[in-house]
Amino acid sequence: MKPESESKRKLLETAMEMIWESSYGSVSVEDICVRAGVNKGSFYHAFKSKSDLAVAAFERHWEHKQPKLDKIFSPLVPPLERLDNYCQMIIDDQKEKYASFGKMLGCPFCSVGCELSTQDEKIRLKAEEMSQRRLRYIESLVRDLAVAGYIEAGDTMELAQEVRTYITGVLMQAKLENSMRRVERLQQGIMRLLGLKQHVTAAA
Amino acid sequence: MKPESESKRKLLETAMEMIWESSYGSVSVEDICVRAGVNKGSFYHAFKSKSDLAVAAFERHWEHKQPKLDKIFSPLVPPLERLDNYCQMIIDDQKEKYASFGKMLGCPFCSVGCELSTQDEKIRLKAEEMSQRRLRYIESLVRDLAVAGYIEAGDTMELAQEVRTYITGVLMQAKLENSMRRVERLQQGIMRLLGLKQHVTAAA
DNA sequence: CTTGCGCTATACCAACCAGTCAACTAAGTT
DNA sequence: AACTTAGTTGACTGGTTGGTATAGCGCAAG
Repeated sequence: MKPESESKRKLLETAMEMIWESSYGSVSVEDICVRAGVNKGSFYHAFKSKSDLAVAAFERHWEHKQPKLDKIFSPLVPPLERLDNYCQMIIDDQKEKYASFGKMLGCPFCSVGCELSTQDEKIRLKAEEMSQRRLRYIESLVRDLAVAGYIEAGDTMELAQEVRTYITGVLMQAKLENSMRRVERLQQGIMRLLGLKQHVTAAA
Repeated sequence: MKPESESKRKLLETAMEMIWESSYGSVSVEDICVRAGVNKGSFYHAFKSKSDLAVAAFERHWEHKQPKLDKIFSPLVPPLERLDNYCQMIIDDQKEKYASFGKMLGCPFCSVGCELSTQDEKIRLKAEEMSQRRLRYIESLVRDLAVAGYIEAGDTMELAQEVRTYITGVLMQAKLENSMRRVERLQQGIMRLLGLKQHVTAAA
């Protein structure tokens, strides 16, 4: 396997960051190249088009996140704790972005997906795929919560989708309000949706 | 009061439609003018900037929707019925757009707000305002549901925000998946969030 | 040494962009 | 008739866009 070139790596990272911070439409290929310290020629050697870069950047960003998710949703962790940790991860991520950019950025897949879903089918599909992957984790969590008797064992698949939808809404709303408030109450909302009584988490 | 010029009216309608169908960034002032049958000069006579037009179009769109909302959320209507009718309105609206554009468009305020919230503060504020207005209706509904004993009378304001957030998420997810599925289960999710038992609505 | 190849560098393109401008029309108002 | 105001027109500007063309680079295999 050839080790992906440094330029390509830098372009992927820079692109994700810039598009996340503003939007796909308002960031030009030129902008990305300048910030990444790469020439335009190299850009079009590495990627067919701007749209292609976005898709690749999505994948890259996911690959970066996956290990953390695998750890949080490990079957070894009790399901209530998984929920705690997952919500905390989202809070931490958003806080970090808020600290470094001075504004709420929300979920990059949803933001960009929403911006382009009606115009660029490849990007829409990739965003949908990312959303699906997140759903898999939530499904396993909800299923285990049901098995452990914390929630009613109705249609757990449907319930998981509702939880994902709610999370999407929270991140969206947070971006719109440019405030952490909604994100901070994420867990509370999820628990209400799940029909879980508010519980006090033992100190870690 | 001077009766707003025909050009201005046409521009507002056309802009809303085009931006909703694709996105703010991918629709040019020229595009809007051509489709509206208005000259560029007239555009800049009527609006200071593209961003200004977007804000005005938001307001216009709201004004168009408000009478329907007032009717649905009328205190004369029993609260459970209000919820039914509101969900049905959302379904109908989305279905209509899907029929005429061949794709799911979601909520225009949220979509555009999300696209531009990190770049154009005036647009973000307007989108937030629209979201707030929707919240007012939901608050009154949730309050009345609590008074009528359908739900626990905890923090109804917080609960209303969660419902709004969930709706935002549903419309977002529907756009991303380009499917009506999530929208069709909107009511079910809201009821779960509210802690309401699934109820059978009497035929209208 | 030299051939080939992945990558870089830069000049270039036609299309497009938001916004400007000065000249113009039409309809009051005094 | 003289003046004001509201709206219209379309050419124009200066800059940007995504994408291309092509020449050159360094390096590894033959």
